[in-house]
Amino acid sequence: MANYDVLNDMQKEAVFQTKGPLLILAGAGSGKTRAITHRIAYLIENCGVNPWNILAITFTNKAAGEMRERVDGLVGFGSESIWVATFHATCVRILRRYADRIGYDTNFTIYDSDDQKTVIKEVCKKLQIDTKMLKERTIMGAISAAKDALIDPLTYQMEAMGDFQKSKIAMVYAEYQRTMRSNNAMDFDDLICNTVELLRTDGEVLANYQNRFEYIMVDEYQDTNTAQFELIRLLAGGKRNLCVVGDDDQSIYKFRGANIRNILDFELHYPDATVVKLEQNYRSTGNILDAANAVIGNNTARKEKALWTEQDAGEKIHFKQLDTAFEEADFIAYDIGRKHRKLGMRFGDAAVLYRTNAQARLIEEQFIREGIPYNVVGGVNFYSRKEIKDLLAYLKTIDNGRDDVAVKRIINVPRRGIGATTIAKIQQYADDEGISFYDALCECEDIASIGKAASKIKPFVTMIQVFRSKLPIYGLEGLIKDVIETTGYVEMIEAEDEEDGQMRIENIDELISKMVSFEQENEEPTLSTLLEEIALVADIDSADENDDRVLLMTLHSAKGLEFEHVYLAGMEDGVFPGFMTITSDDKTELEEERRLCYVGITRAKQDLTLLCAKSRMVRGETQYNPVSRFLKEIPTNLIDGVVPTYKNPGYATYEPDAKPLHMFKQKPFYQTMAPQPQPDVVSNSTAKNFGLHNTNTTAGPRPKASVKPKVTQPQVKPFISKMTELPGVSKGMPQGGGALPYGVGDRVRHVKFGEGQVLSIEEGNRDHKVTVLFDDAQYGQKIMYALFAKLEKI
DNA sequence: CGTACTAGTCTTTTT
DNA sequence: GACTAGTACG
Repeated sequence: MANYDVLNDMQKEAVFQTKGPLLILAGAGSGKTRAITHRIAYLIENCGVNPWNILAITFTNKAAGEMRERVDGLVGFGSESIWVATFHATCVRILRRYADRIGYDTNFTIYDSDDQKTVIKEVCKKLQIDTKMLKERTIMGAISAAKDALIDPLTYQMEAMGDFQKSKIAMVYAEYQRTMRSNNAMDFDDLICNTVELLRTDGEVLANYQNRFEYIMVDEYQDTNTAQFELIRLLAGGKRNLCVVGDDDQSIYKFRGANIRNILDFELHYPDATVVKLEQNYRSTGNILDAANAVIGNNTARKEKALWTEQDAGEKIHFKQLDTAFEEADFIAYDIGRKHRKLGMRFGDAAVLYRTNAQARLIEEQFIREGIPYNVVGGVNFYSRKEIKDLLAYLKTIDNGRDDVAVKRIINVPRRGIGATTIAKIQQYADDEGISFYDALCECEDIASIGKAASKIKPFVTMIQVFRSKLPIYGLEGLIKDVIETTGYVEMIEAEDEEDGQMRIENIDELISKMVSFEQENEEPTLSTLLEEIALVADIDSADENDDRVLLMTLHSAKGLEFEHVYLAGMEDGVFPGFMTITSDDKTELEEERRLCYVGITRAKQDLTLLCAKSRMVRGETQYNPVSRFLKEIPTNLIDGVVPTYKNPGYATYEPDAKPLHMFKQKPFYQTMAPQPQPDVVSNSTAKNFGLHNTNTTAGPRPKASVKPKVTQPQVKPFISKMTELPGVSKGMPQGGGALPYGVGDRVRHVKFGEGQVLSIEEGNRDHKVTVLFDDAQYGQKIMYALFAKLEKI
């Protein structure tokens, strides 16, 4: 039984208002997840609603998982039949069942932006559009924006009349959609708008879902775009028991189509809506909250509300300005180390937030030097790494032969001697016959122009067919291992002998683990569902909270999270708010950036440190940026250190502590470096209302080389560390045989590298790392995985 | 057909 | 400064 006494009055109002449209305006840290989960419990326990009739939609998998967990805790029985999923997962689920009604196969594949770009490129080639004049990026953005707004290719073309560039894009858009259809593939945006199309055109399907979803709840409603709005409108059209939760002040995804009007105009769309505001904050201290309120108060397009707290004012907000971005990073590392040693702070209670992913690198390097354990969230997605994408392309080809992008990706990886000309000829044949690229491969012997190359293609086709026929027998684990072995993928990496080869092999190992655990955790683990799950995961979802590590992430990634100690780095005009925002004529962009700042500040529970640097390197250029205008919007009495004021919007200089900063002691170049020209930013920014100083400097050697850590593999990927801890993984994996047929000192033979001597064997999670010194000096010493290396004892 | 080098490109966030 | 895509050459 859920206990509703833990709720405050406003939360209770939100929970007990079950009928009709309801808008919950929930400020940061106001317990909105608590309100939603209790509302679900209340529906089931007190209103006799069948869990099966409840739909809860979120944006991220993480949010969905969290909600599921908390609902499970509240609702004992039947909670598993509540439909809790992200927008995209919800649509996939619907489409897997009914996609055939809008001309797709139900086993369609999902394209990420990488695959998307490949298709766009091909389409441009076909339509003879010069991608130097009109960049793929621009086209992709335009198509995505069109889909977000539910504009189909035909309508787009009509609207583009008279506009040369837009007409070109319209042509690409139309051809792109045709290609996607014939590839039986959908991109992320398609998932949403194809579902909308399905619900709009098929009354039976619509009625089916409208009847099922008696109660619908949408989280982070301020981030919905037009297509998502329409989806919700359709689904909720029957019973109209729609509850949306959001905070217009935390709308930070305009760039991907989010329409803030959806939440601001909710009462216009649903005139009978009840509105409940949650304004009591349970997260942050008074000072932090005051700062957040002061900043966001400068926005005009917002619903009036003010967060308040019963907590004390707490510590003041710390502000520190340093000379360079390097010192900024160093200070953070030093300060976190200090708090850990002196105040017993857990590393896991601290987070460093920044505007752009590129800022992470410098901070990482300093953390390594100071020995601060950390995790970087985001950056390059695990599944978008080359080696992983290659192997996934094999799996996609096996799963859906119509996926041309996947087939073309791997047809010559590893090398099979099938080059560009052959591929072009096959494509030509496929186009002429109106069949897929893969089907054309199957008929390669009939293609006159191909000639001898057919002898190279045939084994490839046979191989794929063998994989397909063996799949039901050996399952996913067997399949991936067979693919790796048969194609010789790992040997290819070893032969390339790149510096990151080891890491790439480890990544492949992780993919295997992922597939093994997927097979164990799912009742019916099919290849399609595996690929689908992979397509819909972002890296943030795998951040592990139990790890005692400082988290490094972008402000966007931080939404929905909270930390005792928060460092906001790069508080400079030009970085945050970004250069583009400052120079843009569109004022709403600055407001969006300010909301991002509001999100950042409100992540902190008790300790917030704001940092900036007088100069930093951005894309090989040294920039001199003034203090962020957002920082100046915080009342000075809330900040310690030297503070910029409204009256004197000049440059706040901060005199570092008198003591010799310990953190510089190992960096001799600081003393020896040629003094850089330091422009007088105070006068500059006063004179030119904070204009951005983007000074090109060629002066002085760059600190970079001496900073770069020698450690080859400094990045701790949260993803991987989590994977290895997944229950059941070790069970399912071979233990490297337990006892290898060889030991340290033995002579062994490798297929490619010849004979050598085993220098050491290191026991890994699932496999042994074997170091071998090969006789052939060309190969020398190599570290390899026993599972793949297939070493023979001599 | 494959490799090695060069030139152009960077927003900014995510499913 | 770093990465990627495209091109020229072997």
